[in-house]
Amino acid sequence: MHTKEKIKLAGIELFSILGYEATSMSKIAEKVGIKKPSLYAHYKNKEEIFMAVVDQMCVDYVEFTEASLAKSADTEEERLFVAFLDHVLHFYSDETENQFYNRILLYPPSELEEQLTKATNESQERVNAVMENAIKRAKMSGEVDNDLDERDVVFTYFCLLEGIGNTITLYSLTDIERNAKKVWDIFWRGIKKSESR
Amino acid sequence: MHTKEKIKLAGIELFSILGYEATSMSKIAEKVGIKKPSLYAHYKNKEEIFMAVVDQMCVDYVEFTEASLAKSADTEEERLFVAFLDHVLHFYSDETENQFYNRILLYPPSELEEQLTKATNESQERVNAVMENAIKRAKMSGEVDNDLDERDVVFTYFCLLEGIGNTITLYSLTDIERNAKKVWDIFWRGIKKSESR
DNA sequence: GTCTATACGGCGATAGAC
DNA sequence: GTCTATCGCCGTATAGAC
Repeated sequence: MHTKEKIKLAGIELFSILGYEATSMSKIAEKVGIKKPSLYAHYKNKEEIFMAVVDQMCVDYVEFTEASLAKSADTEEERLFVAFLDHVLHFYSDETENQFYNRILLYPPSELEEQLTKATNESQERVNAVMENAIKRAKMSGEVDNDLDERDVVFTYFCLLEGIGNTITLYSLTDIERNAKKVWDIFWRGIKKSESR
Repeated sequence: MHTKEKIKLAGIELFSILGYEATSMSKIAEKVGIKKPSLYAHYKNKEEIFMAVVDQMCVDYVEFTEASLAKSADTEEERLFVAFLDHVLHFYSDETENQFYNRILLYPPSELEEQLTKATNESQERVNAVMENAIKRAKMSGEVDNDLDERDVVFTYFCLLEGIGNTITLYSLTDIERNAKKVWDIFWRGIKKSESR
């Protein structure tokens, strides 16, 4: 692998765990296995490494969401639940990657805030659109209540997802799966078309 | 007000917005209106200021949750919703204070992690207990489904709350209130005792 | 491209006068 | 308790040899 790529990967890991300020050029260099000044042969400065990581994460995030929803399923509920659980388990298995995305969105280094929102807005909107379409399909199939606005459903969906995401460091894998299932049950009961109509 | 108290207040604001690493002793001193070395007459070092802020925030958090649930209400749903909305609006009005709590829990400075979890665990557990009791009462009054475990309900409740909390910087006050109401409607529908039984 | 050496600034923290 | 002066360290970043 090219050094430039290695630097990006080291950046993903370190920025995710330590945050922007606590990640130093020395630590990145050490992880790559080169000396600090060599980094500057590939990236202009620390910000440029960081933004390269951000762009990569945005692409991955959209692709992951689309792939989760594209899996075959018998019902729309099953499709949505599989995507939900996929997402939660992805938090767990690929912890650093997802910590990064949440962390930079919530607490961006103040001097990069503007640049960051520009980079992440687009992917956020694409993910929202993908999810809203999935809910629309579930409404058409008669599984989800037609009276609900899909934007509200998607908003609630992501609140739950992020809320669970905030807890992954506190639980074991089996507990997380259990929690996700319990949360989903309440959520689904809250949006499904009631049988008595 | 005593200087020691002023330093703590400056710390709340700066640590919340900038995080631990990006908040420097110089910035704290500047906000207080004294020179950097004077800080050391009141606190041993930066960590001690930070932990003083943490302890204060923990106390406030428990008190706030208890006070929200203690408000008079005609039904348990109303009581729970008022507490939910209170919490969300508190995120908005007292943004820095709540950013602090979420931020340090999610992304603690690694060298203080152990100390921090010890300090926050107690208040977390107390808040959980308070909420679980509230759900138990709502089950006894026949408003919430008895088949649900109150721990799962509370877990879902906090996922939603934190999820909304993550969005407060993105919306206006009216949008936030609207979102909170929409999220609550789905949640309540997911946990309420169904009428057809 | 990678290295050694180094510049310069800001950090947390201390010494000691007032 | 607050100040000025200063320490040692580590941060980002650059110069220039190989």
